[in-house]
Amino acid sequence: MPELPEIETIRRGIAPLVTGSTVEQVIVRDGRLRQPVSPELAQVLPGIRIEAVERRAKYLLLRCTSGTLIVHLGMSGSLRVLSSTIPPQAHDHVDIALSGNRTLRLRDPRRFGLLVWTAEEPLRHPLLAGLGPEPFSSEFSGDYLFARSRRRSVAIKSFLMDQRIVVGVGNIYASEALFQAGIAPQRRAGEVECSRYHRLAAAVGEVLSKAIAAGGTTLRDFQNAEGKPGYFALQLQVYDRDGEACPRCGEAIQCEQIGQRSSYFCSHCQR
DNA sequence: CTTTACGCCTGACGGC
DNA sequence: TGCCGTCAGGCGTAAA
Repeated sequence: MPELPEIETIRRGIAPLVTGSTVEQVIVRDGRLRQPVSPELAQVLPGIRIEAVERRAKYLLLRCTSGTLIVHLGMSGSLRVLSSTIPPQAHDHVDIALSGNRTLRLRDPRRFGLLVWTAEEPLRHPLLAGLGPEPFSSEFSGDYLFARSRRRSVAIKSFLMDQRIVVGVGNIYASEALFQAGIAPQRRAGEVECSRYHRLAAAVGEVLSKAIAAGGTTLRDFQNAEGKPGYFALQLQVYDRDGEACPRCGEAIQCEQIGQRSSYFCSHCQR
């Protein structure tokens, strides 16, 4: 489900509620996620204090006194902070009970997410070590994209969604950024000129910023830390708008599979 | 090395 | 009313 704006929305929602809290108990109802949840979590976490909630790519990092809890929400995961008395529902796989009668609850129907404890520096963890730059970092730019894309024959949309190139851009925001930049998603990455990569880098930043400001995109089931939806779906220009009029030129928006993912674009405005 | 296809898993939806 | 195929905000792996 979640791309960078949704993860950042969750981070901002839970950070003030859990920072400084102490873990009292961990309940793993179903540890069968993308990687099995280690049973040692229930032994290690109680008594530990959550110092900060950070985000790297689409991962949340709960930095604690003696290590870090790495959380990924896959396609369908959500994290909420609830009163400890609220009973769990279907797919509420893990509860982290905190001081102050609050519970951090992980729900993930499809179980593509993961929850990993590491005592080492999480940014060097194998899950995170190979990730590309953050889209809001100074390392990310049109020049950077241009350089990385030379001799690459992949579709530019797949290139943009490659987390080793730049992190945080998933299927929704890739379509949106390419529309805003006026680039056809099936164009080979290595054949796109430098000036167009400058437009693309700017579009990525703008689309992600606006989506964060709107609290993320809720198409089906995204919910923030309070269980509420995000409102960026109202501002989506092309995603999930197959057959609707392009907001720029009025021609019908098209949908094609690119790299096994549905890709929305205007073939008149995007070249 | 790069590129592509598929599987992981559950639920919702549309067609018959 | 089922039942069956398809699809869904991600990612790791295998094969070519």
